[in-house]
Amino acid sequence: MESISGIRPPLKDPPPGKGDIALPIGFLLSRKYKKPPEMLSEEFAHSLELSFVERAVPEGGYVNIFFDRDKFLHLIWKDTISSFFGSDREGRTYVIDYSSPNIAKPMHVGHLRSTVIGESLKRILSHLGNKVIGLNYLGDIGTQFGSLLVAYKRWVDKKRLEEEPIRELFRIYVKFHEEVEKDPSLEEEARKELELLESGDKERVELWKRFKELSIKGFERIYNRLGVSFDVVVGESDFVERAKTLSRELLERGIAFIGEEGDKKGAILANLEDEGLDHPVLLKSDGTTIYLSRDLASLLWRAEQFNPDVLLYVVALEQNLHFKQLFSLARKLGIEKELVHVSFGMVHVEGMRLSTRKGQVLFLEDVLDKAVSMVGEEMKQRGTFSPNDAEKIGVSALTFWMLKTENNKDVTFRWKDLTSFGGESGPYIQYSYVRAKNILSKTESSMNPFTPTDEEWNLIKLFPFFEISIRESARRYSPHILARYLLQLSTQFHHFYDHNRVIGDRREPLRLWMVKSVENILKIGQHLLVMKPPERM
RNA sequence: GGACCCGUAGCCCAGCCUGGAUAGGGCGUCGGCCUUCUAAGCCGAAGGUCGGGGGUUCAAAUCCCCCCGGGUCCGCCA
Repeated sequence: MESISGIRPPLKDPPPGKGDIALPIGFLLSRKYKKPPEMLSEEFAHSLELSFVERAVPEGGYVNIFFDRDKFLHLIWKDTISSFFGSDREGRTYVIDYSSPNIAKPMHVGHLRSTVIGESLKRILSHLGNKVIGLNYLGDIGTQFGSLLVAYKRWVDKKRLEEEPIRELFRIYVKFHEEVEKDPSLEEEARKELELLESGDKERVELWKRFKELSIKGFERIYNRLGVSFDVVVGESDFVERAKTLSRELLERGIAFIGEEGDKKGAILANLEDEGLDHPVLLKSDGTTIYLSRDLASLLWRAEQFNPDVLLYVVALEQNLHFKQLFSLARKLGIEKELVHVSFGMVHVEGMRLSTRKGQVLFLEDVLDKAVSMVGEEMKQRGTFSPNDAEKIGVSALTFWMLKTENNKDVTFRWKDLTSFGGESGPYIQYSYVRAKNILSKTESSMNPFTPTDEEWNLIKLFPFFEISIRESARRYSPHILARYLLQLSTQFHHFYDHNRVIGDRREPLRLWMVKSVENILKIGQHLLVMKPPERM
């Protein structure tokens, strides 16, 4: 279309009976050539010659395209049942920073969003033929360790720490904040502990390392259940030294300055006023680093280490300003990579005011367990129960729920939504997948093309949009586009399934190919959305 | 004071980037469909001033400006 008209028209759904694809191309061309849209769409329709287009009918500013169903079928016949369907060879290198939890704090439903969006983007970009490095950047530095050291000495239950490390660390963390209310001197004690830790006190460093190990162990448990894995795991603490030298370098190059009067006296501040980004602190007046300088050091390291074309940060929208400042500094240092903050909105929990300090969190593990057990109940009633499939369906229900909404929108977690497995849900997609699989398991017949009927065609013509939605998800760094496509395909398949017989029908050879295509698309699609295809349900 | 995000049916959301034909789904409500490949499904009905007002355009949910509502950030925390 582009080569004929010189522009790239959007693909629209025409009204029923008016073809397969509608192009508002007359309107678009009329802007350029200042002629009436009707005339231009007529010209375009006549000049359009593509093997799989049967006819192109101009109508007003539109051109309605009718496909030649046989040729179209021939064109896609092999692709849609290939495990490479929707893939490409883009060949760029990406580093994606995602999940990135804080050590010694539990993962709750909020952290899940970064984890799932990041993992999904990693899979999508890989499928498109890119080299993708998934990076988990642990928050292993900060004031919480002072409080934690105090809390550890006073209240830790060592047995529970072994069994449930994250929960126990969290329990004493919350305990600290309760006790501090009664005894403010604990705050001072925590500050001293932190100082000792940072000055390299052996006992405290050992404990810190242990907290870190235990936390990672706890996180791994969840990552394993979700099927999430990282290529690189680093901590903020790895970039402290470089952050210091970097801050001084910025100072020498005139990008930063030393605070003189006022409350920031003696600190090294970046000068970003030319971009309206204020002058954030790089190095505190006591010479210690801060997240911005560490993030900058880490960014430079990523650029050197992996030489990527694009650096992605899947981090909450609230940190928008931070990333503007970070990217601006990177540019001033001559980094010319594409830098993208893939932001996402907050996750609220119905009926809960989330506060880590007060212990008000919804543990990810509890959410997963509950979803899995709800699924199990349903399966038992149907007589299809297996622990494996219940786990897959429950976990996928959660990941799909996270991905079906556009990144930037806030979402509210409701048990009701997650445990009603109908409608726009993971199980809805998986159910159509299982139905397709089930048909395929019952026959050995071969696949052969027939000219599709309208009913068949309505499903078939959705197949190529799989590729398009994967590309769109990648372009916009938002998996929801693919999620919506899978819902649409599932709906159409359920409809087809309920109205047409496959096995034993005289059109079985074509229909088997359709079912196989649906099964294949849904299998790849589930993988790209961090879902796990079940066997039965 | 400055900046960012969101506002589409009772509730949740897609469509906005890239303007085009009567604005699409899901939940919930009401009514139908299991002697045939799994009813976590399917079919139908009711439900909309696209937050408001200007502007640009042959054409605005979509682009621009102003306003209103909700959320967030602007710390020697991350």
